[in-house]
Amino acid sequence: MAKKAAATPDENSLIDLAELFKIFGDSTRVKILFTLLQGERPVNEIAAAVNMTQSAISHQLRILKTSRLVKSERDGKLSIYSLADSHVALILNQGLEHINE
Amino acid sequence: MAKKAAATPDENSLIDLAELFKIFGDSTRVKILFTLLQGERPVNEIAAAVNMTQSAISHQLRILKTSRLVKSERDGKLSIYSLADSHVALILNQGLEHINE
DNA sequence: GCAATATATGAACAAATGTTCATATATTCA
DNA sequence: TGAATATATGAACATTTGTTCATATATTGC
Repeated sequence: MAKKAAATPDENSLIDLAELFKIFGDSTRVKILFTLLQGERPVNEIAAAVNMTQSAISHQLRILKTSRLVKSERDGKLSIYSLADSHVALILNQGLEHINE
Repeated sequence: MAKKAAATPDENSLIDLAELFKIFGDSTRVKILFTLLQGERPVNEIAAAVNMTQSAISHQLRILKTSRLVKSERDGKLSIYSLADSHVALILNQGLEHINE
């Protein structure tokens, strides 16, 4: 038996859950995530795609990385960022379905 | 053909999406939503379940209602709140799965 | 109408948040 | 080593956000 209907999670889980959604609750971060949904990218390309300064993007990438939604890898002068796992895409798409109803 | 892989949504959709997640990004609101997941409730019961003041809960319920995540119905002195649709539960559960990995 | 109960709302306040600007760090290549 | 490029980070600032407190509104039953 897997996939039981969720009982009410304990308080700490709910706080963690809110914390997770808070990360998705900023348009710059959402734009970054959708950019990475198309494949890994260095910081400067992400900044160009999102049309924001390198500094602003770096700050947000750090937040996304701390939350384990993205990961990064050095390649010479570049830091290549990518989505940490497939859950991220699922969450984004679930949200989109709600928007487009 | 349904369920195509998502192309990159336009900027406004991404802003709306972030706006949606922002609503989920507060532990009081998440607690309210999980309370309502168990069934409709009047404000005072929600406040008791979440252990916050009536005023704080009323304010948050207004935000949730404006975002169409909950709806309400008058029943005498009571305002009975309930989840607006099943998407809400899906989004919450998707988030929980990410937490519990 | 009046008291009692339930809910809604406005103003004020503290705390959290996101961007900017300046600058530090890292890496490559000549 | 020094210049050029890419990224990271700290401080400051304005804005947003969530709660509290006081009070307004709504509903019921006497």
